[in-house]
Amino acid sequence: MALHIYNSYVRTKELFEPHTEGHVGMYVCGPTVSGESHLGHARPYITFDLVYRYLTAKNYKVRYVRNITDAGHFEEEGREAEDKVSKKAQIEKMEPMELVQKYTNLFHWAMKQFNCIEPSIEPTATGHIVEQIGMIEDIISKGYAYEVNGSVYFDVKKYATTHDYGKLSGRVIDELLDANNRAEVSRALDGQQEKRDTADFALWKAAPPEHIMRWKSPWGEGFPGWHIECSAMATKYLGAQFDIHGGGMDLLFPHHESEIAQSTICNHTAPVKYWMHNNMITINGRKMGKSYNNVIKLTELFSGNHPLLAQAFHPMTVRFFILQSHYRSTLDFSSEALTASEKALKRLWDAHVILQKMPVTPDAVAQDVELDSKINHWLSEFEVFMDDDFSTPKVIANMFEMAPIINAMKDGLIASNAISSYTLQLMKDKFVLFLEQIFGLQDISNNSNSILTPVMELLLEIRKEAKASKDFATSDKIRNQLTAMGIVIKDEKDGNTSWGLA
RNA sequence: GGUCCUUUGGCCGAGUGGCUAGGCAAAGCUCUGCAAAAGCUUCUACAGCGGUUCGAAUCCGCUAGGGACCUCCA
Repeated sequence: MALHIYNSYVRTKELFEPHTEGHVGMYVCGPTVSGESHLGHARPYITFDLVYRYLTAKNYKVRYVRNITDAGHFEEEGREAEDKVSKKAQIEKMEPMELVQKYTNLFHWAMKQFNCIEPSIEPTATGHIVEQIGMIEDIISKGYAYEVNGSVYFDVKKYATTHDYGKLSGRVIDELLDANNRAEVSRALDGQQEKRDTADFALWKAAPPEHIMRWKSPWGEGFPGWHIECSAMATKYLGAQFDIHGGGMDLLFPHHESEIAQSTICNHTAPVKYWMHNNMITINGRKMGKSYNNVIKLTELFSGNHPLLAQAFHPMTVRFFILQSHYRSTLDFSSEALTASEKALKRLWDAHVILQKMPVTPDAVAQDVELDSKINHWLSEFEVFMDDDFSTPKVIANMFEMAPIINAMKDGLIASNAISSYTLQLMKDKFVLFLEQIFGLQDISNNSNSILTPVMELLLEIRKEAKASKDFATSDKIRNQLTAMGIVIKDEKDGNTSWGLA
């Protein structure tokens, strides 16, 4: 089975064939660092981290580019717009780059919490003003952009005569061009009246005098338009044609549609072979987003400090929660759903740890052939499911099929020789590969405290002695007090006692 | 208004026309001095109506609800 990816551009699953054999170029739209990341942002980064990890596991050499949008017309969260541009505000508050640095750092921190691998290149928009200006000049020289009052706009109407503008997002070009005739759509957008057509989009915006983020350009001082940075940086680092472009579904239009148009004019070829779009995380069925005022910031999620949260959630719980649904489905958030994921992950991870500790007897033959073959079947499906457009929920379901078997083997309810040594070893290897390396999950417990370990050994030794002499008052006291402190102990079937932080 | 998507058991969530996904919760049982954990068992749902088909959660139509995009938005 070979990897198939759902390509938004053709709305169907396609066999994945990279442009250059063995190599993959992947571009993912990164964060706009004018504010703190929220749960909704976590989804694309975790989704494409998974894609990156899986492609790597399939021995592709992947160049993963994810940008930082740190330029443009944006405001810091929670501040008045006019504040931002007033001179006094400039002195009192942060430098634009200071603000951008703050949220970039916070974003990187969150990605680390989620165990997302850093991209190969993380270019910033402000670091590529030169490339963006160059690209805009190129588009003008080719006759697909025009300058008005220091701003430059892309000529969508002209582009649409020879290209399929709107194909990616399913837009009908005539409707876009007619948009100015319809009251509902025409909004008080800045500079709308200077465009030749409302469907045209900005490549470069002239900066009003009070605007603090500004760069010199052939058209005067200003800042780049909203889509050109991705075209410029993707072209620079991945070439005129690359394999995968990822991002949220809400970026389909106009962002990605415009990206295609810009790059196509400059490079004489469509830039991307496979467009991948993750769906949204919702709350009560409604998209989590700034506009809806229903966001849960990642810092709030990890601390539990939000009215909608019954408790704090570990980043791995969130990661697992996201992997439990398919990336193209909406995922409805609730505190209860996350709690369910937390318990599920703990159960699965416990089984994983138990599995990895199991000794493999060399050359053991399966005594239960049926069980042995079932396990082999489940394991072989891991790749099949992943190759089918990254069906992580199905892989997880198969893992849960094996969890009771692993636990039963540990407790002696299933004989340890029921499955062959080959199968046991394979199961160990696949769990490590998929759970840790591809899903990027990590141990959620925190038992690595060096002083606590010998102390616990001592306590458990005392408790064991108390139990041996039927002094249950003492043994229960130890257990109950530890439970109250957040340390859970379990008497195992083999007479030993395990412990862990709750 | 346009374009598109969606509606699965108490909750979350997979589902490629035929064979109980899975998780969480709940109930019963087993193992434990008691717990916890674990194991076993139970809970067979696909918005409504109609159609196609030997057979539909899955395809088609209509109705109803929800949502996304059309504007910065993951």
